[in-house]
Amino acid sequence: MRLSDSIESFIKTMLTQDEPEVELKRNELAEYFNCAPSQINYVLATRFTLDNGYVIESRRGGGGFIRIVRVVRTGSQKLLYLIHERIGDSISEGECARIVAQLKEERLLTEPEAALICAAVSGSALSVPMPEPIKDAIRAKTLKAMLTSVARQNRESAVHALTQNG
Amino acid sequence: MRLSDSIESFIKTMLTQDEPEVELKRNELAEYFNCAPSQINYVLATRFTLDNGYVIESRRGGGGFIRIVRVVRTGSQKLLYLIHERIGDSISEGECARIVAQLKEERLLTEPEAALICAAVSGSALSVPMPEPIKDAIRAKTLKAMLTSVARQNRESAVHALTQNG
DNA sequence: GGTCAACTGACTTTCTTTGACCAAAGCCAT
DNA sequence: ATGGCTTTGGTCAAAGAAAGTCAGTTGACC
Repeated sequence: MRLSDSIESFIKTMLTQDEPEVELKRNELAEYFNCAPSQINYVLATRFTLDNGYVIESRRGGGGFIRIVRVVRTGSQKLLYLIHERIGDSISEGECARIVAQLKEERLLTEPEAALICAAVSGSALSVPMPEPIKDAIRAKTLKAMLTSVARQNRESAVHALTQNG
Repeated sequence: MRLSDSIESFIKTMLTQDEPEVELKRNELAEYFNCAPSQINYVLATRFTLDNGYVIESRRGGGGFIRIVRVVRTGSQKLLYLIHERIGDSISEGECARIVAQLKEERLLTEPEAALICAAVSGSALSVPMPEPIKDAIRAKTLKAMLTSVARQNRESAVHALTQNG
């Protein structure tokens, strides 16, 4: 088991049941896990990102702390955030994959949808002689267009549910 | 007996009875068989392909691994193969739309899937300064990659049904 | 002897871990 | 208040630990 994974699950254990927020001391945690303090930052930066649904606040100096807050966003908020802020004009295949995996985890994408998106931005879909930066630009646009389609579908099905029920 | 065959059967032994999934360390396995690590990749690439009913996942870096998952292959996807031929190396947005509509009609694509595919090959996804013929080439590859993904999904959901039923 | 599958090694890419140095916040003594 | 310690946390680059890629060599079979 990787150190990072241990630290990640330790923190997530603290965050579980109806406790959406936890505060910790970087140095204490590092000592507990017998590692460099900056290791904690690494775990936060790779496992507790905004994309993953967490916000980090911290303070230095005496009585300093790191606070990890789990944030809940509705599906459409999340999609809009991704489309308009997170995904810029250019994105790599790996980064795409990470975003899609995360959305699948959060059940905002079904398995087939996720696979479809990955296929559309995969290397094989773009295996045309063309500089990499342009491929990344196409990836960004394709990903945004597809997520927009999903967002629209969600909206329509919500409307549909409403008309059904009332 | 060739090395590749030994490695292949070693892995298949681990995968046999009701264990559809195995995780291994590339370097360890290479050491065990006294061969170059890349030999493992060769075996995976030639014997554990998707067409042979396996999916490979992996992760690099400290604590890295290779995971081999057995999936069962079911009925052929002849139709999608034919579609591949019809698509060729280049296709317009309109032609894409017609094919997608037809597949939806034949219930090979769900409504959300169809919308997603149309979004991916739409003008807005490819609104990058680039000659039209190249866009059409990208469309063709993207469409094929996505349809292949759907075909694979169908196969995997059949597997899922099998495991559900015992 | 030619051809194709098997094999290898050098190089690349990705992920993790650490350590040296930096920056902010509180705590004093003046 | 304020200038200097002390106590935190932040950043970044480099080293380390896997796995991936690919071009070239070897070998087995026709």
